[in-house]
Amino acid sequence: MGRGLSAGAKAKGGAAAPAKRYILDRQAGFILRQVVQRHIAIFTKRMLYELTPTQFAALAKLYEVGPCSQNRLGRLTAMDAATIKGVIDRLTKRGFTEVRADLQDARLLMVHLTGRGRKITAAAIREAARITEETLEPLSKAEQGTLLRLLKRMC
Amino acid sequence: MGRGLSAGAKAKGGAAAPAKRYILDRQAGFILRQVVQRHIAIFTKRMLYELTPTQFAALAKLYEVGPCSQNRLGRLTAMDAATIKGVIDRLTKRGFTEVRADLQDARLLMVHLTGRGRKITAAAIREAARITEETLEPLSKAEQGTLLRLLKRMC
DNA sequence: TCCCGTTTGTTGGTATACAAATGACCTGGA
DNA sequence: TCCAGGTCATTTGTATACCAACAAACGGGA
Repeated sequence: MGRGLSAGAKAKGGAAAPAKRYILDRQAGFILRQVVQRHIAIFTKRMLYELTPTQFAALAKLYEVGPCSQNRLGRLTAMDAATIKGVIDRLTKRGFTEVRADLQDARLLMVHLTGRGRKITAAAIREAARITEETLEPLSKAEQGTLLRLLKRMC
Repeated sequence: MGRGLSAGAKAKGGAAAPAKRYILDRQAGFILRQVVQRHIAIFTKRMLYELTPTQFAALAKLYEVGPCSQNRLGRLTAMDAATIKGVIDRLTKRGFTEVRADLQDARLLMVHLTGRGRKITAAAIREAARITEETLEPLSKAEQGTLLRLLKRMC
């Protein structure tokens, strides 16, 4: 049994379905995963205050929309309830966010930026813009536009 | 303090740098993360044998290149040593892979597909091709080509 | 032959990610 | 008013992902 014998290898019959060879490195999902890995590596290397991409997303969105319930913030940043909870717990422990109960709806946990949180987020956003640039650097400006437009349609 | 006051909001001074507003939902990294999320959701829903994307990547690559040391397999599938170890441990526990020592080099842990592993991988690969299709479905064939070409350059 | 830098695999720790189960709470309709 | 269905937050469990530290083994050069 030949090692690495893959689909389409036995061409003896001739009449059977050709069954194109499956090459992992050409699959959209696999390539996407690697592009994200590279982006995260760039992000981790350059971002201030040791913020992770998800932590930064939560801060940036809070900065953008103001105080917000924890679950809603999760929806706005594409994290499920369990994930956003961990993120906010860590940000709160570091003093960047604060949580308090909502008076109208006792279910809600409202998340706020602290003064320090607002300040570091403003700086982080400036750095994030440069990180986006470095991520897209291999492409021309026109290609960057094309890529973002196509990706947007795949969300 | 106005909630959600973001960069560029205070236009009173007039002379200061305009500082374009940072919108999370337009950032490459954030969009990429969501596209990957959608792909993984499609993958999880459709893939056979409850294989995760990473488990499938390891199997498909083994199928493609034949027996392989654990670390090298990790490199071929874009996982670091710690990650690939966990993946192979789980695949071995399920009887899809087998590991054995290399006689020439005592450091190497050679990973093999089992007979059952080879069989289920062949089926999984057929499904994976359809999963790639569904992932790219929002785009035309030409756009799919463009997207993959641009992404490839960003790895 | 011995030593030193490298590679390989393992472990521990932290941080996403998501499914599923749970309890508290809200709201619309009978 | 009361209740059924929904939302919100939490917890548990599993699976990536990566860093740092480590021991064993390899290989080339002194």
